[in-house]
Amino acid sequence: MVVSTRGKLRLTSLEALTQAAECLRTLAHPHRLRMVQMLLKGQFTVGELADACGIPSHMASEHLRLMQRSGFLTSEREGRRIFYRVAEPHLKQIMNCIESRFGTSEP
Amino acid sequence: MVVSTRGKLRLTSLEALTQAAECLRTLAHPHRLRMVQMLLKGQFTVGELADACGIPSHMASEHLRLMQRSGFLTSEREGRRIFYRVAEPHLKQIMNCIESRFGTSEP
DNA sequence: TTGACATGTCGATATATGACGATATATTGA
DNA sequence: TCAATATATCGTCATATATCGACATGTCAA
Repeated sequence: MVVSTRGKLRLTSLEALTQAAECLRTLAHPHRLRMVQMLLKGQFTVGELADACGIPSHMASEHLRLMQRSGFLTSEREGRRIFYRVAEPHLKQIMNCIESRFGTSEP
Repeated sequence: MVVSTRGKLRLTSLEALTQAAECLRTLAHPHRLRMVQMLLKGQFTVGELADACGIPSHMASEHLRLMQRSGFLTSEREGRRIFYRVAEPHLKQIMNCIESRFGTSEP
């Protein structure tokens, strides 16, 4: 038995971890990750995000709605287009971690 | 149009983001998050992790197998018990982010 | 070797999620 | 007002995932 691992542990409550798990599931999709990665650099429209993912815009819209409901994003209409932006600052840290693990393209 | 957001973007490939999404899905479960949180402080047995989550140990075993297949954990038998440990160093960063967003208990 | 304990695996079932076509809403300009 | 554009929503289907009971495997100690 390893004594050093048997001390009091500072844990997160299971309720909070349930919320955290929901947030991670919301993020856990390649197209949503790409959208977040782009939105961390500025604001984009549904159509631009859809093109970047290679999906029809109505599907991008569903992904964006999901992330907006989780509080990750906000949107603002400008004419007939809608711009999305990041609303949750912690997304930057998570994306940094993903990029350090999986890399980014040459600029 | 916001010019500052229209430059070249340093993105992660969709293939890499697909892998990243799989990793996030693997993590996206309250019991698995608790196990990872505990294992980041030391090694524990299946039974200890199961008790901490309030689940039968055969279910803890399934969660642990899932995380081991993703390369997050390794295991080592010691007598009739099996100790699990963290194998993927990036988990520390992700858990730091979750803890800073969702908090931890008083020690 | 036998029984108890710790862990792992299997098959069934319920639920969640993703993709898609069809359709709806909102905005602009002709 | 009408048509075109941009975005959002709905219903359906296929697939993925979580949970569970039952059972299997491996280890130790008597």
